[in-house]
Amino acid sequence: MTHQREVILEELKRLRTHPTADELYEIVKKRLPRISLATVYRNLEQLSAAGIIQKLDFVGRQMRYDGDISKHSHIRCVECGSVADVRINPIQGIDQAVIDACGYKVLDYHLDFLGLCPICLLKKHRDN
Amino acid sequence: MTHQREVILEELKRLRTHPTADELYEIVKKRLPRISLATVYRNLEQLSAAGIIQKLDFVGRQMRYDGDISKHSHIRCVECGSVADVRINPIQGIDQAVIDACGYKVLDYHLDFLGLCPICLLKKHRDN
DNA sequence: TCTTAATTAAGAATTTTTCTCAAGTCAAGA
DNA sequence: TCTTGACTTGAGAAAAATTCTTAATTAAGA
Ligand SMILES: [Mn+2]
Ligand SMILES: [Mn+2]
Ligand SMILES: [Zn+2]
Ligand SMILES: [Zn+2]
Repeated sequence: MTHQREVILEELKRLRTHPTADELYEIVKKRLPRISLATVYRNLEQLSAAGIIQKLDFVGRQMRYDGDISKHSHIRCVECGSVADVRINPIQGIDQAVIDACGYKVLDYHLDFLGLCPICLLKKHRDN
Repeated sequence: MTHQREVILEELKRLRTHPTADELYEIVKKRLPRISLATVYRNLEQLSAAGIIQKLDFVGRQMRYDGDISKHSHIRCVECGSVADVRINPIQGIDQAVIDACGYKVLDYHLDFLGLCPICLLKKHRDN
């Protein structure tokens, strides 16, 4: 475990914001001003391959990373772009329903949401 | 409605494969050899903004497009990469569960799967 | 038919991510 | 202590996907 990897992991675990690689790069740079973006990508890749962090490819074209590896969903606000964790119970009997519907065996699934955060919801109400 | 847009739409609707922009470009090129890739991107963007087709950003960093705009899920085979439609019933009471869990109002959700297609499943069994 | 607003092809540019490579680090063994 | 080898780094080049720019063409309506 190199110092760079340690700092990257530490900062990601501290954040609740699901940062992109370059957002995290900007944060890590405050502690390691000489670090390169490629090192951040390299270590995020390694850490997620090792199961120590999660790579999220649910929102658009840019990867996001999550220091919380527990199984959970995410919701993104369509107004302000904020991303929040959503902890809901696993869906019952989904594997069998999928087999019945298309013949594929389910290994994993992602349930992700689009919506309005409490703040943007309030703004909408006030505007109407 | 230009001829290019018509052909792009027609070919996408014909396909059941959820092609990427450049896969569709290769197909459309057979009918319109002078078309450019940017035209394909531009029209896919327009058609999906108009709600005539769907843009799928569920798998990795490359967009895929679907001529079928009915609400349905997808499953991707982790072995061969094939993508299939999955028609399952909407999840009951999910909006309330999400509000309770994080305070966001749900506008839409995506439930997508990773798994093994029947062919790759069979291969696995034979290998063991 | 004439006008104009939209669209095109081609290639340049952008954005995000990965790759290459020479140099640096460090632990184990001679 | 010196050498070796495995691993990692920073820097920049390269790759992959998508969007933008431009002058020319086309569609659609008066
Ligand atoms: Mn999370
Ligand atoms: Mn589909
Ligand atoms: Zn919001
Ligand atoms: Zn397969």
